[in-house]
Amino acid sequence: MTKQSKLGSFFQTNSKNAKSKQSPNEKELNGDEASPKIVDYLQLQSGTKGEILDSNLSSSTNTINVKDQNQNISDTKKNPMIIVPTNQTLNENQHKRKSARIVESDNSESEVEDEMKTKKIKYTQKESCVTQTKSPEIKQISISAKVQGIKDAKSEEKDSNGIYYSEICRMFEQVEQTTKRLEITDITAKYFFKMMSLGSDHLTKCVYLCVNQVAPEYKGIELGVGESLLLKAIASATGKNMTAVKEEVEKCGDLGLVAKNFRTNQRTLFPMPKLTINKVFDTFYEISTSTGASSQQKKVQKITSLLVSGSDIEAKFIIRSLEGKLRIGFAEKTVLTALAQASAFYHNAESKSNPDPEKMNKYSEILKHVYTQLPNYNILVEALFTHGVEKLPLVCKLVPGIPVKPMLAFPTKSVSEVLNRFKEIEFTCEYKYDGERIQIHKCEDGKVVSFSRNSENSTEKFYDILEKFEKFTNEGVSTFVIDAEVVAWDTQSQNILPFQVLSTRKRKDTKESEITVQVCLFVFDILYLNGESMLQKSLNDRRKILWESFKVSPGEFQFAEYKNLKEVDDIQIFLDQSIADNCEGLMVKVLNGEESSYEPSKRSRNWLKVLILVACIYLFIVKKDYLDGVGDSLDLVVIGGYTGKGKRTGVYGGFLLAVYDPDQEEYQAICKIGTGFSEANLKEFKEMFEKTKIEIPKSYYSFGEAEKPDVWFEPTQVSVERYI
DNA sequence: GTAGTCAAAACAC
DNA sequence: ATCGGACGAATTCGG
DNA sequence: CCGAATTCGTCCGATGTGTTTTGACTAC
Repeated sequence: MTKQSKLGSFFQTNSKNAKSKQSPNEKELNGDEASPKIVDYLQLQSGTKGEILDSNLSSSTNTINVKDQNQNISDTKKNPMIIVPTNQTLNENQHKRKSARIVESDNSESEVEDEMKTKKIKYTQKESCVTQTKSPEIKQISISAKVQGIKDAKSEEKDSNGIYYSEICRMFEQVEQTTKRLEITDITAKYFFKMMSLGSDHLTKCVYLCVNQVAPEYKGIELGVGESLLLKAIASATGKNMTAVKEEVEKCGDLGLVAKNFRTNQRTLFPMPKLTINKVFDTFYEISTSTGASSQQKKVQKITSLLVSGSDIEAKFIIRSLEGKLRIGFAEKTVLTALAQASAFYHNAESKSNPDPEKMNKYSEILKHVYTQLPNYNILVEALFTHGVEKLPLVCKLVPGIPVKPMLAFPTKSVSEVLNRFKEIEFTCEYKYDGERIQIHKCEDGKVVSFSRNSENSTEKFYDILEKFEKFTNEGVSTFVIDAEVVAWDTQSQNILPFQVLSTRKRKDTKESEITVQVCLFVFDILYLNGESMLQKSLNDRRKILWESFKVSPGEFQFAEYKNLKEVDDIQIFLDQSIADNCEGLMVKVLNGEESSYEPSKRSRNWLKVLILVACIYLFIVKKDYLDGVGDSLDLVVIGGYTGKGKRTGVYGGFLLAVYDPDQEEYQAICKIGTGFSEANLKEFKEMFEKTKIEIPKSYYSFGEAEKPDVWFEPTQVSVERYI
């Protein structure tokens, strides 16, 4: 038996033994390590191609990326363990900058959105009715429902500026109380229903507040507010000094709670006007759009004034919103589901007390589906009012110029796992290129634009390649949306360069003369062609259409390498080949039939990615000889910890690992680790490291200022009980 | 004021 | 990016 | 055959490295 397979069986045995007693194997291993210093083992396994990965390792590995500050990139894949001193290199381009904002043409969007841009829209009953445009029949229903709603709303908290912010906070609080998804959806849906009676403007703003946005993602409007500014704002709003605030943050693990706690017992001399949804949303928008000198100061002022005007609860959610995470258990998907339900109530399609779950499900699916193709709440909410959920897909369709949420792949760790999932199904294997996902649109007006994986506009970053699209498109292709990976390309050797090279490309203010990194597109899918959506077609058909519509231009525009394979061995060979060609591994996709359609934003099992493990840390109790000589390995120690945030309050959220450098006789910080731990692990670590806590770092610790942990430890080798 | 440096934020993975 | 936890739905198990 | 147990899929929120952008600050 090889050592590798021993390792595999070790894991396999244990992972089957859920909650039960220790397996004999583990017991034996445990017993040998009775010394107070528990032996641990951290193994870095590199470049393993399959064998070891077949054996149920997934639940017990912690993946890390080892720092590679020497830019010794080409070696990274094969030898990830290059340890170099941490020295900051100065970016020589840092002084060359200008403030420029991406200006987009807004031709395809509704008036409402333009109105919102003026920021000063105030809700009036008249306006809300005027916004109704099409379909007289529905219009009437809407208006009458609205009038009804307005009557109701009078009894609610509301002034001429709209509904109070405190009400949405109460909803948030309710949601926070429970973890039940159905309940959360219900609470949110009822709230949205209530807001619908106040018009689409209001509802839109409520929705945005729920998902922590101020505008669609592709508009590139960012808050420009992070933890640091929030700390300042909290300090200034509550009159505490920064150290007090920071201490409280460590204790609470949540900035919002800090704001709330400090806000309590604080009274202003004069009663402030109560915050409204409009006021809060508009302020967020103003914060997002302010740039330039002393803009940060202005932002802090605005946040401060919001905090002062709001109650303690309101302060909590204002801060969390600005942090970009409400952390109350709902996010985009749940909000969409709730919105669909609210709309169903609103159009009297479903009775509120006794909704048909199946229908509700259907509505929610519709709305989610529409959103993935048109991720713009302004348009969506407006259309929901006018047309209702059921007709939504007819009105809101994929449009070039607005990004589609890209389809994602399910991660797997071996070829056998892939075959297991795709037993009788026809599938295809594609190279997975080591680059950046890019969605390229050619709009009606002939402009070519691109979007990143997260629907950010990346046109400026890749304008050089986008300009050449005339060359790549065949005749008769007017509009399209294609899905591709953009990679750094070495024009000399005609080779693919690693991701790290690509990431050094400028994102803004790109000038032709300054482009140092050339890129090549590897296109693998088409979502839209000449006014027609391709999403429903099978992958086989889409691929055929793709190849017919574009032409290859080596080093600029190529199709992703693919093979339709069936045998394990063939796939393994193809996988190895992909690695040899500087790729990350393979994408395996269903080729034909319904399951092969393009499902935006889904991490579907119909697309699998097979990755090569770069580095893996296995933490467990084991005799060392078991692993001696297995691959490249490295002994690491934990030298510090970071206080956990949110649900990791009270335990360490992450740890700083170091490696012993015999030359310098010091422990050199090498990386941080923060995922892969179960809650039990974290609890155990907390207790364990409590004993080895030290006030100041040892003189023989070497680390960068940025990675300075909150708490220092003795150099401790770790062990992890496995609770699988 | 300008140039250089730093720290925070935003985004890729 | 990766990962673990909580739900809820789907599926299998066991009497 | 039905209820209980188990597995599967989805969503959410913890956390990682490394890069550019940009406002703030500092030294002249």
